[in-house]
Amino acid sequence: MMDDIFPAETDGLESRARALCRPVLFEDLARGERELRLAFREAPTRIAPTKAVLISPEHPSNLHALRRGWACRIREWADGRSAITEIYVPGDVIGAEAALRDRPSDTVVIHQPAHIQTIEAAALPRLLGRSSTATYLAWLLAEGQQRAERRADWIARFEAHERLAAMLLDLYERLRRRELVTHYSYNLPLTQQQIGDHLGLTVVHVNRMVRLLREEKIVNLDRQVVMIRDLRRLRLLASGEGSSEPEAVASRLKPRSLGVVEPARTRFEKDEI
Amino acid sequence: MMDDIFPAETDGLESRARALCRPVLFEDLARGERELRLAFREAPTRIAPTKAVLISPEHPSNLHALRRGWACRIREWADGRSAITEIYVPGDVIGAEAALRDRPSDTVVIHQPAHIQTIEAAALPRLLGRSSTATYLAWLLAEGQQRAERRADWIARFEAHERLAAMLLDLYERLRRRELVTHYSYNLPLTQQQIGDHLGLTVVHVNRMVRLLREEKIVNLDRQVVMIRDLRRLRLLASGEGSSEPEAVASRLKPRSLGVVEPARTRFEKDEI
DNA sequence: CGATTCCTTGAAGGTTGTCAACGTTGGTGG
DNA sequence: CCACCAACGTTGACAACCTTCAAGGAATCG
Repeated sequence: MMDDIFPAETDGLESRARALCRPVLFEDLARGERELRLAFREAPTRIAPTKAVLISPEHPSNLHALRRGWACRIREWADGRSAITEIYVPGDVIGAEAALRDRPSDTVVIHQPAHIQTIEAAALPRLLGRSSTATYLAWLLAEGQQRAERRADWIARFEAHERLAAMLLDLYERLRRRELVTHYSYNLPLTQQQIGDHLGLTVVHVNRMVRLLREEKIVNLDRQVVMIRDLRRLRLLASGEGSSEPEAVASRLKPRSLGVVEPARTRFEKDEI
Repeated sequence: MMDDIFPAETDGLESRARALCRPVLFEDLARGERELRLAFREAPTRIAPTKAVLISPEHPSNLHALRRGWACRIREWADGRSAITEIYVPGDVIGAEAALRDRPSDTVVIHQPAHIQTIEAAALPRLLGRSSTATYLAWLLAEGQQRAERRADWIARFEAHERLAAMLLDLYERLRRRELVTHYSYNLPLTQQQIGDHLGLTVVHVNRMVRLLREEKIVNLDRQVVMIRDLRRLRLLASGEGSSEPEAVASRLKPRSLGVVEPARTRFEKDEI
């Protein structure tokens, strides 16, 4: 297990993809996934040290499979602010978002001694020449887009403790699919500064929220070990429906945003959907 | 002009795409774009009223081309919070992110009487059967992912006035490519509440930032008209390098984030990029 | 011209950032 | 083994940014 980019239980597309994709396209996506998997299988495994730069805007990027270790995509500003745009866990494909671009838009840095397999950029045209592989790349990109949008919405509308809960739950779900969670516990090789860079918070405030979740007996985060103690309340927090404060029930009742149309009032048509 | 989803000046891929994609893939992408364009051309144009729901998580979605009018993708929470995940302007393709999914993950709402052309979901397998079309869909998705990530990073690390500047500049650039900007001015059919939902701010604070940009003579935003008065300073704000405060120069020198590795110190290899 | 939605402004309070200091951990070399 | 150092974690006090609450004015629409 974990020796392969896709978990074994489905011997094909991740069960998640199987459940989420259009049934008509399933066969095609599964074929595309097999083709990409094959291409990776032919590539030798290399070991990248911590802090190695895997992708940078200065050079066209290859496509990588992260077998072991973690990686982060980072954006930095001139004044020292920085954000972690995406977190890659073992089993992820790195570089899909830059596969079609001449230059990647930001930097990917290795976070632990990592095992990496690489498909050279030169091989891309041939791979994309098969429609199933191209469709599968589109699937990977759609997944990436959805993760990015979820993160943006968290940061836009969630409070600090909800953001942290959402992130920890999200990683829990992703790692569980890759069989990297044992007994509600997983390894998180990020510093609190880096967690802050991902959630739009400062180290200091991340630290407070970590303490809060621990005191509330929801999640223990010590050093690099995450231990989930109350999955139900974690889910509530991460979906924006829970709070550690008791009076939150009251505030939950009054809507905060009134300017947005309520859906399904003026329906467009029946079949346009 | 504007009668077509892609601007006329390149009679092919948008100049932006031409500049950004891998040269090897350009021909393929251009072909895919032509194929998609043809599919849209066969579809009749329909008119959707304001507040119509174009896509909702309850039904599989089709693929739409927005010829006139605007649309927004919206996510809402039980307690009334809401976020505008994406803003669609004339010329955009709507529904790419849900093209491969059985169910869209959120709702798309029309914002002005809009002209829309629709490719039925049933036609997707045939379209994706051509590798160039599938690759072009992947390109569209990669663009969408990058927009989502940029927005997330704005909200994570920018202050309110910078976020507003970034949004106004981004729309300016996008509309300019579609020839919808006349003399530094364009139409923005969003309420301040909706701008807030996009930027993670309240109406009240959006209003203050609008006033600030007006008082600083950077941008006028009155009713639904945006008038850019100082493009240079707008770009500075939107890139996080400017501020209306003079003492910002000092604070710009001290880094705020120290926990992130500096790139290019430990290079991985030469050819892995 | 009512009625609704949107914009605008002020005052007060809360969440989060800033600053500063200290404790802890882990690695390195004497 | 200990001293040292650098990176990371932790905490408190204070300030800033942004939100909440409230109310009135302007615009838009039927």
